[in-house]
Amino acid sequence: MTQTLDVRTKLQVTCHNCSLSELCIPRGLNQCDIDRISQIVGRKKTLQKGDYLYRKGDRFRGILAIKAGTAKIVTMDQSGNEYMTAYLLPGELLGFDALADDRHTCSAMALETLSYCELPAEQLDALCRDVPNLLRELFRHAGNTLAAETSQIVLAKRPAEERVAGFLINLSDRLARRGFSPLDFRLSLTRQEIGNFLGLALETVSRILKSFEDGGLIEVNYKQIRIQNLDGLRRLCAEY
Amino acid sequence: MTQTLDVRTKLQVTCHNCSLSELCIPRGLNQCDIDRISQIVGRKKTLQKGDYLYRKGDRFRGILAIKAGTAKIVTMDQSGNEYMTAYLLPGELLGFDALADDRHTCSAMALETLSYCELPAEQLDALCRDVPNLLRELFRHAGNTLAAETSQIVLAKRPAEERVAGFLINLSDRLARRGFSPLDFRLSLTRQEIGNFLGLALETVSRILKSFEDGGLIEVNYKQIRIQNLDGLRRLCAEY
DNA sequence: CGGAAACTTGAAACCTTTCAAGAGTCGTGG
DNA sequence: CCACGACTCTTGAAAGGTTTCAAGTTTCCG
Repeated sequence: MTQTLDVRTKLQVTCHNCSLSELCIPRGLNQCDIDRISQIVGRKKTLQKGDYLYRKGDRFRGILAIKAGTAKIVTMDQSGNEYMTAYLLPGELLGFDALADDRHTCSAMALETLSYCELPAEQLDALCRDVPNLLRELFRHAGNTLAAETSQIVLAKRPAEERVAGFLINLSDRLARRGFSPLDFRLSLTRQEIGNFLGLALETVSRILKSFEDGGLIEVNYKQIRIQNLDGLRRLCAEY
Repeated sequence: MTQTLDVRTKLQVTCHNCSLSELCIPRGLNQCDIDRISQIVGRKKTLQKGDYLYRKGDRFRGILAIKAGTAKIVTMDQSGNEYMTAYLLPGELLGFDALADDRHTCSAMALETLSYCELPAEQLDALCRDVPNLLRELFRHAGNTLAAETSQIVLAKRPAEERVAGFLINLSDRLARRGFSPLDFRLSLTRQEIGNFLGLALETVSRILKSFEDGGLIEVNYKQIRIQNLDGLRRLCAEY
């Protein structure tokens, strides 16, 4: 039985019994390793919708793991235009945008009530020495972040319909991997934000969702999406 | 005196006297560290235009550093469409697309005669133990790769003219940082490849370069570009 | 319950692509 | 060294996809 994506779901406090442990940092680490990490990660913190996990220009504080809720990664250009570069689900890690020069190049904002844990920067070095496999895990996660952006670059070069289809498929896949229903979920993004993420006008997003609904591919009720024909969506999208 | 980007320039063999050492892996490492890396990196290898440094699906062999020549990073979708995700200059590192699961998710192709060095995967662990700062350098470079893709995502959401302007500015900046002339260079990409990289038709690239020339911003002679008004270009581009 | 925000829908405008043709360049071989 | 052919680049015109503008509807939150 899968749970519906819902921030009110109570999640556990330590890495041991965290439902995200398979996806979060401690993948492929043994019990003893997880003990050490669990001590350092500490209690989760909670934010409200619109709060920042970090802001562009902030010093790197550590790698963060979302336990519940969703977040968006955004950056701005000189003219003040906002660009969303990622949409993050529970179990996903963020903070890698500060890897290059110890300062965040993007901001991370909670899209709803959100809780997260933190692997503090100042303890990363020591922790990596004590837990050799952790290093590999961190590189693996940095690699995942990179792969997600590569995929974003590819999708951005496809026509509008494919971008929206790809967005839904990507979301469905990631929800499934994290134990949420892959066919029935509630978007925490507005049409405006989806459009910004995909490089489309919000009206285009609305129209394409409608056309998918007319085609029997999905059922749309404002932010609630139910996928009725996942294969049909996949066939629309060259990338998946 | 800066040198013109030219693959025939003879470059040195070891990290010690490599003109790229400031940009390549050994930044912020001491002489002794560089000694160790230099031994392992070994002699550079040479490829011809069209040769692959690695292919999508290949096992991760190591981090590569371009000593001379340029390369493109490409990936393909199911329909066989090619997407270029990066354009790399001498002194730049590649291979991070295999970080997530030890297999390359993209291919890297030489755009002209190219030479490179290799930091072999199987020695990375040991080397990182011996040279603690190397790890930080590798993370820093992974972060740079990520930042470059983020910038690509942002640029892809701007109108065609800004994308081309941004492409030229980005190239100019990177050439300058590497000791090449930032105002006079030869593209190793065709209009088709630039278009693919920027998500534009090749004709659009051609037309926009022409319009920049008409506006006195640049001088175009096929692949040879001379920037006459860098500030003017920058003003066209919200991102820079 | 009221007002602001979010979403939908239609029509016109606009930017970019596609199609097409011609000119220039580069590398190879005679 | 020149000629040929393949490839690349340029340029124009029409077609097409997406955005913008505008108005109306629904939802959400205080």
